[in-house]
Amino acid sequence: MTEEKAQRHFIEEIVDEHNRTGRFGGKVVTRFPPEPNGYLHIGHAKSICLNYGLADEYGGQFNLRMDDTNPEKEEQEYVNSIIEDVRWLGAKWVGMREDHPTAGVLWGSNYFDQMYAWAIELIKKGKAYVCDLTGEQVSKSRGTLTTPGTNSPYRNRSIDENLDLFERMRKGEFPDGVKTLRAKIDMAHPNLNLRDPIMYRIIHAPHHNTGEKWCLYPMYDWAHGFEDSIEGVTHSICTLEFENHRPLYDWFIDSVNEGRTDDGSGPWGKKIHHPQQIEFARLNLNYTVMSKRKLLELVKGKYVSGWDDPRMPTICGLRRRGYTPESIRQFCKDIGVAKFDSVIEVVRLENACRDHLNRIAPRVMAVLHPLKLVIDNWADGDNQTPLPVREELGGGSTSPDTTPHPTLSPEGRGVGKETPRIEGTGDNRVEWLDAVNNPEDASAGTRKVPFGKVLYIEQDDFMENPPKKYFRLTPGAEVRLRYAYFVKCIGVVKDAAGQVTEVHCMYDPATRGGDAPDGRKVKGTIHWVSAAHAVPAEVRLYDHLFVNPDPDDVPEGQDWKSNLNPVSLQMVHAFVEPGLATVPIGTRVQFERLGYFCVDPDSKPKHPVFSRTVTLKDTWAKIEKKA
RNA sequence: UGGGGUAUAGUGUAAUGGUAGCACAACUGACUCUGGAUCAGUUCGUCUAGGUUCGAAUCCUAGUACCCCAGCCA
Repeated sequence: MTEEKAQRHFIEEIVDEHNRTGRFGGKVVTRFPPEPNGYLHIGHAKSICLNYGLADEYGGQFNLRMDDTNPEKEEQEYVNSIIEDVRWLGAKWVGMREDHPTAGVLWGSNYFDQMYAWAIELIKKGKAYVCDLTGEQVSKSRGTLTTPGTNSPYRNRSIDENLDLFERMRKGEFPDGVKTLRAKIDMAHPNLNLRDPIMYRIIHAPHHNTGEKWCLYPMYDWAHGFEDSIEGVTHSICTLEFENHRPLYDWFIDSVNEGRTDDGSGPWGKKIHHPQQIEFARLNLNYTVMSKRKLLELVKGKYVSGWDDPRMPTICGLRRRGYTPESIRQFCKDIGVAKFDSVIEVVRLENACRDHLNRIAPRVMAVLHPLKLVIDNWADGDNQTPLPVREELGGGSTSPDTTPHPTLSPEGRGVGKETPRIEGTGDNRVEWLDAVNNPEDASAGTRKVPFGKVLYIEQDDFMENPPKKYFRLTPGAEVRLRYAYFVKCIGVVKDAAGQVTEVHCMYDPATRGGDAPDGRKVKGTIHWVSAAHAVPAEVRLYDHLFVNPDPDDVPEGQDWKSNLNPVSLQMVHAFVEPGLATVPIGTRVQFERLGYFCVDPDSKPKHPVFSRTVTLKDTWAKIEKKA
């Protein structure tokens, strides 16, 4: 057997190479280092899946580390949401525990003491100095992309003076902004990041983790490599915009290591671990925005209901929308990892979701835009209907409100096809028919759904003057009511405006269950809900947040928000089958022929609220569009 | 105009001097008690121009396009 060689992305190849050469002794340690200043989004999911996936694949370790070096921007609320989201996605970090949310979570701020000691070492080595330039002066002296910068007048302070000043900075003797510690590299370097970058700035602000201990906070470039080094991270994976920072990442670690030795002999001690930074292209999706700034603007400006608005590309938004972690992981796997700055089509995400939900979501019937359907000859069925031969299983209450939904409560599963339960006679007769819970999963069993004289069907499923290829209900035509009977339309009732308000049908009692004994076929099958048993539900239909695949593509002088989709949320009052009256928040179902829906946290008992996760593929809509 | 990156079908992503493959989308058809799912098939591509070579997406030369960098943000 020749086995297909699994496609490996460029980072896996780098890791393979390191393992071949023994660069890290065969170890693989990765990390996800969010700054707790915002909610995680689908782009972060790509990074989490990449980092955790690599650790998992190579039998290595994965760390979750808060990169909390700026107390002015970071908040506990964000810390909590990040931890929850990473957990929900299914990544497992070292020391993770079910009963303790923060167990094992690492904090960049826990390494402040060590970083401070290394800063002093750099000062002693003549590689760092305290600078008194103001922010504006620093900016000016940095030069431009094409012209070199100029040296700070404080660049050549003595080591002793620097040591003294830095110590006093730490002690809080200076107000914010008046002094910084800078690396002494090269003010004429073509890479602006190496023009004496700032290592520490003074911020008198309490830190969510270290409290009042520090008024001196490290900059990203100074801190990040050491956070990785201390944790033994082997592959420090980040996005493309940090490529320009890699020389600095390496410079700081090399500078600490200068004069150090492998065995720790000598004045500076033992060399510290030097991870490899690798950059990949961040995820971009069309029809949405991904930058923290814009997401925050959407929330603050009330364009959405919050970070977890189901239209948001945030993890919590997707969760509320009904996405499964499995589908998000599959999506991240599907799109690959590369250095090309690409834009993925959202349909890829939606597809991954449909794919998973198709396999696991119980089917139920719901009518979003109700049209009354009346079966004129319903009472005829009294004579043909054999009396129930046995009592229903369980036998208890027949009230639809208290009948548990078989698909959602395991004890009701696997009932199988039996004689339908029949209640009442004449026009009031109700038959409880068998419906399959999931054709993709036989173990999901069946459930009973009430059927009677008056039903609701979807407005779209009836047309008085149908176009070609329309094979739903039309005058004179026969269709199947799913799992129930064949019905033929014999007339309509209209209101003053000429709108059809009722469809009248004759049914064929012999087709109970949905099959005709004479073998005749119908072209269409439509879904329905018994009017007498229908549970009113609020259903929120979501669409893309933006009308333009590229939200930033706007006419001169216009803001990206002008591309916001005015109908990204449509609320409808729907009717759902009785088993859905009380169903736990977060439950995912398929409304047959419509799409996948998720029970929203706004639901109240007997007043469910559903969010549409994603529609089913709709080839009829496509045909209509072409016409 | 400095530096750092990246270019393969509509969108992504492989091929590491030897038949340009895969997924999604699109389009046909089959099947179907969801116009869903499933199955079968079709269309479509190496940024440009030269060069090396029996042979180039891959190597060389010269261009072009796009992304990132001038925070005491990360």
